Amino acid sequence: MHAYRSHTCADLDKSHVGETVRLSGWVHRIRDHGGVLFVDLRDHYGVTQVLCDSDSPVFAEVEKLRSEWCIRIDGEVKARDESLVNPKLPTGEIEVYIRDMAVLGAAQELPLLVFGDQEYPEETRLRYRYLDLRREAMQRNMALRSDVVASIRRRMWDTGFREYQTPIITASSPEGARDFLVPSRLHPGKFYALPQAPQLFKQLIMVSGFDRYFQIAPCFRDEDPRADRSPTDFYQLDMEMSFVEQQDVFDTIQPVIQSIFEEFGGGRKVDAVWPQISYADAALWYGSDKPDLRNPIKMERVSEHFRGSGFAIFAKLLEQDGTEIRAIPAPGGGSRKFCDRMNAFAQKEGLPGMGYIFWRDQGDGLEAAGPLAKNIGPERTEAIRQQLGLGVGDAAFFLGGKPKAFEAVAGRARNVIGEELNLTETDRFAFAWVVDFPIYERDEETGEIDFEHNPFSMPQGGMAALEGDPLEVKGYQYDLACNGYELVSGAIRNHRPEVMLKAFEIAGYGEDEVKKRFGGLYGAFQYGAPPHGGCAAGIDRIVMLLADTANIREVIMFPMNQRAEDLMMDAPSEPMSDQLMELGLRVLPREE
RNA sequence: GCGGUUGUAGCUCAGUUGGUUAGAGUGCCGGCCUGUCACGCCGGAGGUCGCGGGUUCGAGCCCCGUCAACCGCGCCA
Repeated sequence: MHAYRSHTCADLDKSHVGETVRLSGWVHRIRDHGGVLFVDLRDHYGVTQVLCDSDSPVFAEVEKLRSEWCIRIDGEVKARDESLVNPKLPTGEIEVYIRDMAVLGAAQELPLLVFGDQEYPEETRLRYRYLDLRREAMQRNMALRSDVVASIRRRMWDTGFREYQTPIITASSPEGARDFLVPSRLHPGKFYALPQAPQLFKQLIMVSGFDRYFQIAPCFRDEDPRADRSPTDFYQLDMEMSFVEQQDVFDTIQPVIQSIFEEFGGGRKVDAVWPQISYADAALWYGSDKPDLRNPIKMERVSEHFRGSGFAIFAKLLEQDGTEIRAIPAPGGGSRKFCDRMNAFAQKEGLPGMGYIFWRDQGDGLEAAGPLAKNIGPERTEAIRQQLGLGVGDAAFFLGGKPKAFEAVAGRARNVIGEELNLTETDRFAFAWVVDFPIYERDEETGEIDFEHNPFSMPQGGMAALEGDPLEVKGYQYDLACNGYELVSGAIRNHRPEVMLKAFEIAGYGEDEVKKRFGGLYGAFQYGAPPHGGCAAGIDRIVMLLADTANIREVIMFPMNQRAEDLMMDAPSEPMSDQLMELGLRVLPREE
């Protein structure tokens, strides 16, 4: 007999009745009836009811068991009486009568319970992650994660990609985030960086002629976390292809991602048509570069209806350059209560408020209500209604100013409206490629031009485009949004040294600077670089969506908390003084 | 760095207008129970009400400060 088990806790059924078996696992629950004890024994695979009564030689020991003790039992498989079968348990037709028992690991009183679906504060869960992970939902999420990664690998290999590993201790890869630095012992005063992405290496792999590369790659960024963003490190499906244009990348990655959602989506609808929306349109229609297309609301420009109107706030606003009025149509939102609630939402988000009109049936027909309607008069109100295609019971909200200043709030308002009015479909994965990202942006404070994203994207129009207004230059750069999350980000890369230099020059980096910071890649481009492009898909986000949770830490085995600390492992922690000595480092007291 | 929410028993929470001995469920300890599967019944232990200060005859509750956690903004794809 095996030292620990002959079967798992999910294996046994009627066909094993009469056999002597050995099981190992954790005490899930105990039901003590005095003369008879029932123990739900749990392992990774399932639960089996084991029992003993005073005839068992180990009855006294079994009586002492408590939740989450790890034990091994020997016993006899018995069929349950018809009336005692537990249909909720796959092993519910049998039970195991305990003849011998060994405690493999006893447990103290628990800081959180493994059984049941009681919610616990994240601090408790992360501090005792090993207990939290025993819980059914976490076992399921982690298994899902592994299965998703396995399936992605299989699909990438089947598509002609090969997986190659790239360095972890390396030089800075400027994705735009803050680097994690690693001090060098052999070179005192110098530092390695952990890669924000394998960006530079995958491009070099293309220059080296490998044609199709992928990797399930860890990425490291020293930035503050969010619910959907892990601090410190996260995983990406990183891929790159040679001799391709943007559409080729889309055509390659869509089948992989779509199939993953079909395979693991549990029957939820997976859109097969992925519209391509320009960055500018996404901002206008959805107020976001990661729109949730399950929500049918599309915002529109309505400036003309307010120009010179009786609504002085908007009319005056429109006299300034670069201002617009935009409407968020809200079908079914036509009540003062709802409109007031949304107005309060806008105020909470830091806007002065959100004007609204709603339409109701007033006996002899349609009536537009709300302060805005009175100010601009019936004709303009009606024109707005027709433009937005609204009717009785509907509402529209209005925001004005410079788009950059209110777009993000408008986007959030669109989300809330969609959810509150039940317009946003659930049980669906809706994808959209957001394309034509601007290469450059102007820093509002310094007024200087800088890269909007990473500096490696090919500008549309090549060198000629870079001769014009930098802020007008679009890149072959794209994101994939799914249900309001950014799932994939990528680009066709700028592989031409002269275009690269020009691109950097516009952002204020001279040739020396480029050679110094990206010398490896720039040098490689001098030796026959192929046109190439690719993308990276967030593994944690994909699993998060599939697991139907809004918190990325639910799908990460050992995540950091909101302050990038690991309370269980006590990280970060102070180094030993001789470690610092060896590295030639000294910690300065923090200035307050 | 900024804003919001939260902080009461091992855990999850309640706690009225500021009022006398701070409660419940669960877990834990003890007792009873041979068919439960969220077993049931009886009893018990367990509290720096996050921390510090203030107002008050009296503070879990009000005020000020502070710490921590989460969510968001900035930041970051």
